[in-house]
Amino acid sequence: MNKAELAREAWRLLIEAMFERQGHFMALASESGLNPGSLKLLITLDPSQPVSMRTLARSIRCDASVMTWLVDRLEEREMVERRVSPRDRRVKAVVLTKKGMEAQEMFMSRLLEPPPSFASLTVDDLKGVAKALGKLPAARRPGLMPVARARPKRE
Amino acid sequence: MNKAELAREAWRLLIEAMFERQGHFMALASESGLNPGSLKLLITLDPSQPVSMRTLARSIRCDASVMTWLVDRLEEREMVERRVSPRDRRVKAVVLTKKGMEAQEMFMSRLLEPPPSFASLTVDDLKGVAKALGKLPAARRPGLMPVARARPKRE
DNA sequence: TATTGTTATACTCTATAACTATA
DNA sequence: TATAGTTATAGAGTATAACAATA
Repeated sequence: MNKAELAREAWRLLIEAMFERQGHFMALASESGLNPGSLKLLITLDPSQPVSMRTLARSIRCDASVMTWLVDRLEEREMVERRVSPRDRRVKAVVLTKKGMEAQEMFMSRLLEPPPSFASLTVDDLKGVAKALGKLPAARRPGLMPVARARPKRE
Repeated sequence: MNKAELAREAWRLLIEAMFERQGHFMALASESGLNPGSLKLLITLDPSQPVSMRTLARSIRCDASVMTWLVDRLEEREMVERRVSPRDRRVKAVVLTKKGMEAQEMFMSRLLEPPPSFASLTVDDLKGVAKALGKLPAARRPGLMPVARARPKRE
């Protein structure tokens, strides 16, 4: 196998592993009672600072009207609050409530639970995976998912 | 790091790598013009034999009425055909057309394209990943995705 | 005049139940 | 009577366009 074939095979195995966990993810989403979009939004929110609706809509790549709807869903559950920005009264920033932070932490933790089949891997196997994938730029992020940081100039 | 922590870290990196490819998957789906369900169905179909709607509905875990709808979408695009089973005239089996097989092959091939960032990994890195993940039960499947093979007794 | 967010509206997807045709 | 698939219908989610408030 040349390198390209090896890369393809490694990637295929990554996909298969994730595919197998599909049920776990779906169960997580369903027991949360949140729709997939709101769950993604919850995970995306920055616990350390408010983020404007517009920035969030760009992060999640949805229309502004959909963001209104998603935030409504989280607000109903008291996981977030809308705050009018004092600098620009058109802007509304979304902040996680205490309840929202707890929910975010809980979901991330469960999301990151490795599948049971990982128990069959040796420490060396796991080190091999971690060493390789740790080199990818995606791994360099300090946090978890790509949290929507507010852009420098606004909010 | 103990083994459990290592497993969690390896899994986290897997998720991050997949997450990064999200855009590629979404672009693929969107340029196909198929909805996610029909795309999944297309991938799930067995190119070598017809599979009953019921079996497919179980594979994809959707209601029979949804399967009717998904198959309608693929049929509109002439990617599949419905054939009444000669043994049991209640049963309709779905077969890929030539066009459908080509589409399936094309999507699988693009789906399995490793991300550009994999170029930064060494052959040893890739071997490490493939060796480890190759041990998982999900990897044992000969084909690609969990293709819905018709169950022994029927069809 | 441009931008942020909301509302009105319509369309797509998904789920349940009632129906048909076969067995 | 039970099963395979469809149709009817309603609901959730998503997108577009028109709108109000603010810049």
